[in-house]
Amino acid sequence: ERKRKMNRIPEEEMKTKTRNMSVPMARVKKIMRIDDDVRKFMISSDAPIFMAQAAEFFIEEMTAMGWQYVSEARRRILQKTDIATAVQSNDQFDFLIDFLPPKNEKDQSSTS
Amino acid sequence: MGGMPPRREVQVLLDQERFLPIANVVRIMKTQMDPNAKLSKDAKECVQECVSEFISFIASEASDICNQMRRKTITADDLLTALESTGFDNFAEPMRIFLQKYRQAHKITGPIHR
Amino acid sequence: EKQQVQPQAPTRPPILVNPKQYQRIMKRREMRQKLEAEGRLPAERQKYLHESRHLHALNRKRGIDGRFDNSKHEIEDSAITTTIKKEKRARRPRYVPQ
DNA sequence: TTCTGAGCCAATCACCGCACTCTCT
DNA sequence: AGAGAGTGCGGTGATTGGCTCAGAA
Repeated sequence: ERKRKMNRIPEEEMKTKTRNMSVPMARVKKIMRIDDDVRKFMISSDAPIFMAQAAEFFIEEMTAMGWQYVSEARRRILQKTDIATAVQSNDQFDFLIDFLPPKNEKDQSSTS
Repeated sequence: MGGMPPRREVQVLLDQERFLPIANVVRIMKTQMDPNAKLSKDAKECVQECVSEFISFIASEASDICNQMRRKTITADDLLTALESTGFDNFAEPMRIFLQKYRQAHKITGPIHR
Repeated sequence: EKQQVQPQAPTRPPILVNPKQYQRIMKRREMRQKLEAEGRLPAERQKYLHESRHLHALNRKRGIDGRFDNSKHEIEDSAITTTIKKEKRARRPRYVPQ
């Protein structure tokens, strides 16, 4: 799905991708450099472009997953709880564990 | 008068340094929603914070990869590898295509100014 | 298979996370704690980002409905004209659910 | 039903992209 | 040589709040 979306991008548009990015690369690079481990390295010029695109996908993914709960409940407003539910439903988002309220849905079964 | 003004708290990170612009985040979010639907402030800010952590998370992983390879510069390939090794396999595939197209467009022809 | 992560609040039980992310999660946590110790992480969000833009918003001309004004600039005429303008702007038809 | 809180508008100015120099390998 | 950090200069879109009613509760 996303793969198709990428293949549709014409080459002409790719040359000007830098200015057409939906999130500013300069900001992406700044955020990367907050981490001291990252700051120890140089950052190649294609890294911010890559990261900006990945961040856009990430936002799309989170939102789309959250939206399904809004849709199911026939609500009109996407809320933080919908994002939190989406995050809990997919272990790709486990790294956000400290950024969302522990959504207490029923019981958390524990297995070792 | 004396000494230098005792260091201001100019060292604390401002929101505009650690987050992407909220308007950009919202614009992307709305592409995945019904056009007439609304977005709570909480949800906007939550996603804004999460995407910043995503960037730091992947970049941190990439820096480790780079360190192991004894290289000094974090490249897009390192970020791609970082995506794969942290379980974002579904991102990795389209991002590889993106990278390939980007590089090809920049190699074959010179800069196209406007 | 899944790795146990101690939550930041020590009173909650451990959480099982994606093992591919476990090490990175812990390292990022360490990084953030370091930033916090240096006092570089703000506790709360700012009310607004820039003072100048805040003031600009407050000083801008607004319609009766609170929106930023749509009309072109109006001359400050004290003698002849009372405020003829500033009528309630026609609202765009809102989405009406079924 | 009650009443919180999100969309709506567009002018300023902080910041983004780009060109350039300098350093390093 | 080539590749990235640092700097400065335009050009520009993100930032921004009061009022109203959509819609969460």
